[in-house]
Amino acid sequence: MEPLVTRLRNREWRLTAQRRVIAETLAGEHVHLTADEVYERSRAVLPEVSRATVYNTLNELVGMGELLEMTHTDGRKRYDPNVEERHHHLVCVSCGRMLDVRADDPRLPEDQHHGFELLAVEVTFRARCPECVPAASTS
Amino acid sequence: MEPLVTRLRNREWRLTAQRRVIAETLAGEHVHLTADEVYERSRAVLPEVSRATVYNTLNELVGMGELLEMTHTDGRKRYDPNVEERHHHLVCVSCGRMLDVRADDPRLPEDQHHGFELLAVEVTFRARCPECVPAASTS
DNA sequence: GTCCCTGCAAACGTTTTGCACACAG
DNA sequence: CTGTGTGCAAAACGTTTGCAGGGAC
Repeated sequence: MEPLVTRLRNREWRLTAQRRVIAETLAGEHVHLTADEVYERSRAVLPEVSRATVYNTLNELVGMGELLEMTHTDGRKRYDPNVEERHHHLVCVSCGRMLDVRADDPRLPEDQHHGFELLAVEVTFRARCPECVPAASTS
Repeated sequence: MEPLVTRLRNREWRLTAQRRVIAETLAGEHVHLTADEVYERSRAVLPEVSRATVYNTLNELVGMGELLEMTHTDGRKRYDPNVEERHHHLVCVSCGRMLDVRADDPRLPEDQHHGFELLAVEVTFRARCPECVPAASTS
């Protein structure tokens, strides 16, 4: 697949310095960044980037399908370039600890597609971590 | 399984009128309520319930594993009693439209459990809905 | 030159918190 | 009676928006 920046240019996307920096931040090897982390990293490269632009750009990229928005248990949105190796999540419902895990992607049966064009699948396993299990033994 | 209120009493949970109403609201047949919806419904039954208490109670129930917190794409948290029929979600990355779908749950391989006690699995299929597909044909 | 993107700061909606009072145990 | 849960209102948090100026095409 072509690099992200190239794909964006081909979509007739106005390529500004800020947008390029944001896109390049996401194209890195990071796994799932919050909007604010993207903001900090982008600003480290190009100081004249505003928080608003980061949010706007992230939303556009998600709408284009070039980026996955994965809203995690912790309430804040996290973003993931959709080209990376797939991974899923295991989170403790009690303390919020989160681990990356590997598991097979579930398949969506053909009769459940509803005409949608599938892009990706996100899986979150809810669980109680070893430290939190003892506390729950009141049954 | 015993009713939710009974399970809570057995956990030495201080059972107040407000908490009972909140728990009963959730025990209903609803699928995924926001905190505010829980607040409205609880207040319809017992007017002297405050928003803060709803939030506190929901957080406690999630920590206990009696309730699943599922943060959807729309940013706000939604809550789901973990006893209901499982269903998954199909979300349009462009317009946010969300449908419930049925699909097999993915299995988490034994060597990926990390000592966690599994409670549930949440699956979100990211896609582009029929109305949003045409707009994206700029490649 | 035009239109879209940008930065700033203020607005927004949701969730959390501090405090004094009230009630379950 | 004691300790914990409650209501209220204000704060915190992440995100969005309105507006005037600036830069990509």
